[in-house]
Amino acid sequence: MAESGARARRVAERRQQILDAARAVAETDGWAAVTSRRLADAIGYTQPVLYAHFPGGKTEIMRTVALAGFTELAAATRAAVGRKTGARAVAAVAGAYLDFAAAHPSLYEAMFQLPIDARFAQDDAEAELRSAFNALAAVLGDGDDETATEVLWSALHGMSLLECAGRMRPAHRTDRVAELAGRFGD
Amino acid sequence: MAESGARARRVAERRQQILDAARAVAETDGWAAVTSRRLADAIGYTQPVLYAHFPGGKTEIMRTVALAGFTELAAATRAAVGRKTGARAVAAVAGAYLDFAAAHPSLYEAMFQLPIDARFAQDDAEAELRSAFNALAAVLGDGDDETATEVLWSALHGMSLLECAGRMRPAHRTDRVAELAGRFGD
DNA sequence: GCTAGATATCTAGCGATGCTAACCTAGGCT
DNA sequence: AGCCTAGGTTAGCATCGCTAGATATCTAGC
Repeated sequence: MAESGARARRVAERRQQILDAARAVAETDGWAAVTSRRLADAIGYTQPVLYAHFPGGKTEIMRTVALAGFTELAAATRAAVGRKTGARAVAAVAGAYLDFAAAHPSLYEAMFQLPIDARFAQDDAEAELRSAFNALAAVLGDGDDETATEVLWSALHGMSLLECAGRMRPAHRTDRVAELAGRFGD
Repeated sequence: MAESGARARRVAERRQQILDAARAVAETDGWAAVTSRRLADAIGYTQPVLYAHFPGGKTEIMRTVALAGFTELAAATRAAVGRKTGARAVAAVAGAYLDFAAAHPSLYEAMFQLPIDARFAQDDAEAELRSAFNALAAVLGDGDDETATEVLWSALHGMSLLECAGRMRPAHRTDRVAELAGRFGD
């Protein structure tokens, strides 16, 4: 049993290696390039090892990456808001949100666009998601106006995707944030 | 040469058959189920026939389906707006937009989420997209405030996806539309 | 009416994918 | 010593998108 701690740590390390590799490959070559063979190569083992760590296969790996993404996004928006309030807080959270999506497009894609969502509603991923959602709700002042929060989140989400797809004018990003802050800042 | 008209028509008909089959399969079983073999089955031919009609393969088929989607979406929003103005127009366009996405989730997915966008910026798909975009711009009154239009579109797009993913409270849809109309109806 | 060429369609198969069953091979336990 | 389990590999299955080459069918000229 004395060794089980060390073994558990090695297992956890390799789990993280797999996740890091998946994220790195996705960020450079897209999720289509995240194949089991390529991941196995990246960690120096063969494919079945992946399934030992993630029985759910590629789906579970993507899901786990996405989960970490929600935690990071929540932290980023919270940090950006700080003690700001009103329109300035909305602008800060919007800027942080859009920056996050722009900086890690493939991570953001995993969080929202990949067919991972199926089981999201039931399990712990929902907790991380709610946390990120609450970070948005906090800046809107009125504690229980979930509708406004949903609309703000929608706008940020849509804007992130459309910016990423090249369907927003890149030069006018600050204008959009200002527009958003003006319309949602109290 | 006299037959070439009839032949051309038959080719066009089968092209449409393929598109219809792709859309139907996607709508019932998702885009992952839209395989070349299944499409070939659906039209009563074998796989190579698909490539005779769509040299670009599955990608081109999805792209063409998406293109039709843009046209339909633009028509739906325009019809919903009618002669309304201000907040009522925004509410109408928002309702129509969300209805469209909810009624044809896989079509909407093809339009925005599948890796089709790559070549969108350069070719004619952009025209359909601009048309849909302009339908949104029209309801915002100020002719050249593209920033507000971008933000509204972002909100609608994000809301559609999040509703589809089950991340918005379904019962509060009309609240969200009202919220949107209130904030953008100026 | 018959043959030659074009046109339409199919058979068969390639490489790559996600995933898994079966085997091997070390190390600790009795 | 001898077994047993954990950890790893090899090899392979079914399916995917896609394509080359053979085959059938129809058209056109004599």
